Amino acid sequence: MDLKALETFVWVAHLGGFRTAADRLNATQPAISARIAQLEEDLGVRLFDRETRRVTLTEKGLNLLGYAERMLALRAEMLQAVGEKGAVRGTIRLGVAESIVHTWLSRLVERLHYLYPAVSLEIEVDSSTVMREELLSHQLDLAFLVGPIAEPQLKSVPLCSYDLAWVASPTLPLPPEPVPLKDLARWPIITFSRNTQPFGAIQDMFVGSDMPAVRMFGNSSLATVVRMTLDGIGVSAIPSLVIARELADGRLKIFQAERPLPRLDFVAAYAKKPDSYIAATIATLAVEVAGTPTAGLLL
Amino acid sequence: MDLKALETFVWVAHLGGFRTAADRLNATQPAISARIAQLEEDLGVRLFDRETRRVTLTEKGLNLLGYAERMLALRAEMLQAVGEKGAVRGTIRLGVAESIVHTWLSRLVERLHYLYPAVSLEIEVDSSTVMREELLSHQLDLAFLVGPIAEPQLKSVPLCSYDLAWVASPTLPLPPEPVPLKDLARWPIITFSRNTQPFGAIQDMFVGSDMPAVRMFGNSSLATVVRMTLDGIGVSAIPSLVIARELADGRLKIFQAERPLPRLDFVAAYAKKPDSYIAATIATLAVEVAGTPTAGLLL
DNA sequence: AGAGGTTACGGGCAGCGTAAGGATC
DNA sequence: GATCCTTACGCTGCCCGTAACCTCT
Repeated sequence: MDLKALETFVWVAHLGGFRTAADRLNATQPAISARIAQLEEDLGVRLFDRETRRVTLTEKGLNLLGYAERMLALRAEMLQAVGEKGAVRGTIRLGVAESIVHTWLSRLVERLHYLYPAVSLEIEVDSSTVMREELLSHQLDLAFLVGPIAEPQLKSVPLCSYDLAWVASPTLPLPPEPVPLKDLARWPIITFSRNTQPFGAIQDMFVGSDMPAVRMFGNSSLATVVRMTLDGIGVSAIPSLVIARELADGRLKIFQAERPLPRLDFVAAYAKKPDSYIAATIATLAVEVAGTPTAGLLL
Repeated sequence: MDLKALETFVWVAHLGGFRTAADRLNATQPAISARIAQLEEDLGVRLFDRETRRVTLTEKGLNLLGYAERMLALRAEMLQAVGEKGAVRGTIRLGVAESIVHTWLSRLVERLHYLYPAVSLEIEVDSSTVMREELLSHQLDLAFLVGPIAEPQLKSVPLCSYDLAWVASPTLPLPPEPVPLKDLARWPIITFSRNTQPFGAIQDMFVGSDMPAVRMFGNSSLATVVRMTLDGIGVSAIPSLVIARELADGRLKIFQAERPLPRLDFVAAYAKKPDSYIAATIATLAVEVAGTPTAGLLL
């Protein structure tokens, strides 16, 4: 009955399957099978009901889950308290909103690697909506995304707040005064993909029978949004910080519109429960790093 | 960084040496060396200062000790809560006063083996004084001895209270009325060895200038005391319960003396700290078993 | 010399991955 | 047939015990 078995058990319980747990733990599925079988034999108790499409905890298993999580948490705490930094080991699956990638993510990674050389990251860039789901299903350990976080299973700390600006290439004939929505709608509006907060907010601006049809170009790649805006394909709504360089050398300019854009409040979020000690540490680190101003997007 | 390493660490810390820990854990000394070395490497921290005659905890080591003990306690609790009885595994070093051996110990062992088949015992019969020391130095996990226990590091629960009786062979010319101490001193008094409570109590009876010299035959083996008493070598002071059979068939008889003998209050005692879960369980079991009346000494 | 920890080395076993085998939809 | 867990099997690597070595009293 060693800790690896307990860790495996916790992941199987959370993910609801041996296969997914195997992926998560970088092992093969039979290995997970064997570990659980061993644990069940050691305890003399069946921990999972193997149903056709998923496994579910038995009563005993549910009972064990609490102990196992406390145990893993205690181990993590111990490592942080007693071990040197290099003793903190593991792989963290980190989800990041692209705006963060273009501002301070690399500085965080650098700093993390310096402080905790034995911690590795698996970084996934996705929309906040998707990442929120993935946090809940334990596919991600930690995510930097647009808040606020309503889910009670998740813990979140504020990271940074970026203003969203109307941006266009200077080649577009835009007046110095705030542009009415009707005029704005002459151009496609390029921004984050559908199912994101800014996309929705802009779409809402144009709801109403007297409103013109607006062409929205949702794009999952912020770099592409910038590229398209530089090329004069349309106007865009993106955080001004990620285009600091383009604004400085005049390749892009900010303009005002009839309706201002909402701010983007980024938070670090992670599941409250398991061995989230490392995740919490990285979140703290991210708060520090995100507080420091940064240079803009490097294209 | 597995639990075996932590357990080893805890024992080395408590016993103050690799060699003694090796004995305690049924392993060789190099194995202990290796486990500690591995643990130190994992944590990147030196845990023990190797001094010439003993090892002592470093500051980090002391820090770790708390975590390690909590961890082991949590594991033990988990096993009891979740596992079936057979999952409770381990070897307990049990110290027992001989009176207990002759009354209910075998019933306890039987019952323990029935309830927890994977728990094995190393039983040591010794005097309460010695066992108290051994509890404090963690050489014993649990002991059934004459209380009360004053040491705050030890936890104790009352087990049973036996009256000590003046006993002699019927061949000895003893009057039916209480025997004055002066007359009693004609015979050697056979009882538990020196450094026991009854021995001291009897010795104290004969303190005083007007008191006769008394010959006391301290004996570490209760069975021998009984044998010698049967053979009419002297009178003895032993728990009446252990000679129930001899009393019943008339080979021994109880007589009254000028001074009554103190009772013997037995308790189960164990160290409060480490993974004393099994010890506590056995103590509870012992309370049950000791409550049931028993047949006497089998010679 | 003896007690106690470390280093060297060989063997046994646990745990892993690959691959094949059910079961269920 | 697809999905998911289990079983079979060979291999690797870890951990242990034996034995020799080192150090301090």
